Amino acid sequence: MALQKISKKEIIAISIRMFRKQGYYRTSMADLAKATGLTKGVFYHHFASKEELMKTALTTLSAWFEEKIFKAAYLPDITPQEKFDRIAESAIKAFTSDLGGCLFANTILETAHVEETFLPEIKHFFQNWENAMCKVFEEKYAQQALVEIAKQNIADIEGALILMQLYKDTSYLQRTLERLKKML
Amino acid sequence: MALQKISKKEIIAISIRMFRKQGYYRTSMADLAKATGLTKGVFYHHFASKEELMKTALTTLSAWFEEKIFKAAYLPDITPQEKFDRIAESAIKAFTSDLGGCLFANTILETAHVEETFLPEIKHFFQNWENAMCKVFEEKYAQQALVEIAKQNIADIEGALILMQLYKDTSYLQRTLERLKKML
DNA sequence: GTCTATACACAGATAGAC
DNA sequence: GTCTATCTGTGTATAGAC
Repeated sequence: MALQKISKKEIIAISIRMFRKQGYYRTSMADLAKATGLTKGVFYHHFASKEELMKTALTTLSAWFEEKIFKAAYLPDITPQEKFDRIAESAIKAFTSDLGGCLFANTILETAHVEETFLPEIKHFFQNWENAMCKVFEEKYAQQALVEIAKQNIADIEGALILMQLYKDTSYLQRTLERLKKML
Repeated sequence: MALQKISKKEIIAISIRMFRKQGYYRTSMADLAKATGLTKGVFYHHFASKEELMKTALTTLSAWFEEKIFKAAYLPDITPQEKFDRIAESAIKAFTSDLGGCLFANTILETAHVEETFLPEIKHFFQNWENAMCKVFEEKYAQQALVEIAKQNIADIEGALILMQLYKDTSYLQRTLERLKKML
């Protein structure tokens, strides 16, 4: 009856944090076992492989972003500015914590050319984000231009996250978001 | 008297290419030996360690960017627009080849939180880039705003490179550069 | 269910023959 | 100088005792 020290959810949360900070290849199963207070044996009892764990981490985090952050784009009866602010505020928290940036972007740069394994999960995340940004900007821009605006927004934020990680300074993200808001 | 099949310069060039495409951790010395047609033994005769090789790769590439790309910012008797175009054109070539993006940005995301080892080389590259962009924009903007404009330019380009690697589509970089040129 | 022990492959790095 | 062989550590993954 499972006197479990730690839940599967918590294991995944800790894995996300480590993958985001250290990268996929540099994070070993031993690292994760130690961080969760489990043994490798128990870890492999939960996940068949490191790859499966990473996929689970990506889909879990993607669902979390959708529910906790992007969903604000679809709320009725609030202004686009208000939508933007809500998303921006929670995105700052999510991306700046531990100065880890965006797990999906980090993973693309780390693995894209070596294996296509995680591409579907990563593309799904960016598609959700893009859809949300389209919704935020839909009143202001023509349908045709929307997607491009949305992608540009996303690219600019990801770029700011790189400088954030380089200089260990979160103000790049803040300033970029302020600039993007003026497009509304 | 060295009947050398391959020069040290070529070894470094190949290493840069592999590190840029596959990442630092995912590229093994055996991979590099194979790619250069050498044995591991010979490889370690040229470089004391993988870390030293990476540092050499970063400084070599940084010097190449300075000489072949950023230098255009300091040419006399050409307009800022002309400077921008020259830099943009060669930057597109350098960043889109093999869809590998920017080795310095890739490396930051991969290693920043694990080790500070490559930070000086990477920061040096971004400083050179920033200086060049300041030079390009100096006629149009006040001294005070220059650095921020330059960093924003760099961030936006790096963001476009992430989408490029995600969607395997170089048009993001092109469009970003067109947009940035309008700031001149 | 949890832990110990370990298999197996491959990483970075080195030694020593030629 | 170049290559073969090898050392040592660590990675992912598994088997089997309790």
